[in-house]
Amino acid sequence: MNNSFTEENYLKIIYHLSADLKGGEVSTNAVAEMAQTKAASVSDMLKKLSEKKLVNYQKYQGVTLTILGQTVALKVIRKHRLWEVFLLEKLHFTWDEVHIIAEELEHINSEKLVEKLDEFLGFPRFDPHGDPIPDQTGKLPATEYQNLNTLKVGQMGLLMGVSEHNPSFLKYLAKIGLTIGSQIQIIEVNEFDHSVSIKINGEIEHFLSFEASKNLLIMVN
Amino acid sequence: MNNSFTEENYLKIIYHLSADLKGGEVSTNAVAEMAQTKAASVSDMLKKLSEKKLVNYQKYQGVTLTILGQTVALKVIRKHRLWEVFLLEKLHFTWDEVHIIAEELEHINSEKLVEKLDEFLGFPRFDPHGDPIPDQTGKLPATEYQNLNTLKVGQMGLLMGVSEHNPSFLKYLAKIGLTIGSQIQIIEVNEFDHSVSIKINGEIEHFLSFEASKNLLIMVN
DNA sequence: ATAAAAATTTAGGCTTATCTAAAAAAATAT
DNA sequence: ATATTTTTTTAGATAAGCCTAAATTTTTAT
Repeated sequence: MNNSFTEENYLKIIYHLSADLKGGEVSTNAVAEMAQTKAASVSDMLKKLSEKKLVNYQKYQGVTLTILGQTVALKVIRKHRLWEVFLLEKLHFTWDEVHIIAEELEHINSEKLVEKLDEFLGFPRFDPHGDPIPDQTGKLPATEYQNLNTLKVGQMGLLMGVSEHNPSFLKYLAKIGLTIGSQIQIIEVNEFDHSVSIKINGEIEHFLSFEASKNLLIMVN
Repeated sequence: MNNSFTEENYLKIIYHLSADLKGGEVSTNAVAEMAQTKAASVSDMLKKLSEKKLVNYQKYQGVTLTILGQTVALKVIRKHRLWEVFLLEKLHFTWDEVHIIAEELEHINSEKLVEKLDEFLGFPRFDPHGDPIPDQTGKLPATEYQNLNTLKVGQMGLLMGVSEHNPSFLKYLAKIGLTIGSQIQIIEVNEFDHSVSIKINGEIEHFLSFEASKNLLIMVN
């Protein structure tokens, strides 16, 4: 019934990679890279997860999660994101520090702990990176965001999340004062390189590369 | 430099057992019983901990912690007790539920997390069971408590801790309304079986067996 | 269509932490 | 003081998760 720390991590990785591929088969190498391990180790594990009915796996054909595997992955993701909210809002960690610690906390086993934590945090629907928090049953809240680069001059919206989580990007956002909930207005779009000038909360004006703007998720007003 | 989850548990067990013996050597069997494992496994582990300079161990002669081993054990105990405070005060778990969950949380690795948690909780000096919380350097706050059974009729004090942590005892205390900080006054001592009648917070009168009173730690007013 | 390259799996080992069974040492009883 | 019992250690296995090297399958390029 219970899955190990390691098994949970593999399921989470397959979940994320498969989501990027819109549910398609994930390759052994892709999993190996994300798990920071070797392809041979992944093969072993996929065989094991397959026996436990957590993944669909045919050798040489890549892997996807079964319904059961998805449920397990979403439970881990729920815990990860709730702990991130806790670390940011209650312990005042910074945006870029929370991920690594949540990687450990997400494996603590106690249904009751998760539900009480959720309540303590006020049933948040999104984590500090703007990612949706699955509910107890694994359902994700509906999200209808646009990437910042799709907005036109003059349009406004709230920053609801980021689709790139590397610490240096997050640090950069924090430095220029962009946090979840910030209001963003497009001042100018540069046709040449698609970079944009934006106003944050009606005050500061800032310049963002196309690369950066693609990774900001906006709820248009 | 880092010690495994399992190593940390052995160190904690040796710390607690050795404290009961006022620093004396702990037997292999005692460790095995508390670790819920077999003596052979303990022998293996003691050899390993000894190589890492965490314990003093001569075969057949029992084991004690080195200074280094004590430091590691106290760091784990610090985390355990801080998490217990969090679970009780912030998430409203009951007294008897916190221990099992804290057994997992105590192994989360992040110095910064521990210090921020400590701050968030208001730098508590005692956990929900009344046990002292070591500081960052492993120092324990001074405690000068008496067991309830040593008090005379009429004496009063505050309940500061318990020296017996089994869930049924804790549940019993909760049921009769005894919590950390409760004021207790001795109304009557029965010479025959050393049972006592007490008043809790000046109100309710209650009867406690000698067995129970021995395990209540009181700060006399 | 076939050869070369890339991806994946298998085979065989290693480490950590566990176990059982047997051997050895220490403690206890006669 | 010696025999018996208890405690502890050693020896040899096992399971999880990882590794390298070799074999196999798939993909890509000619």
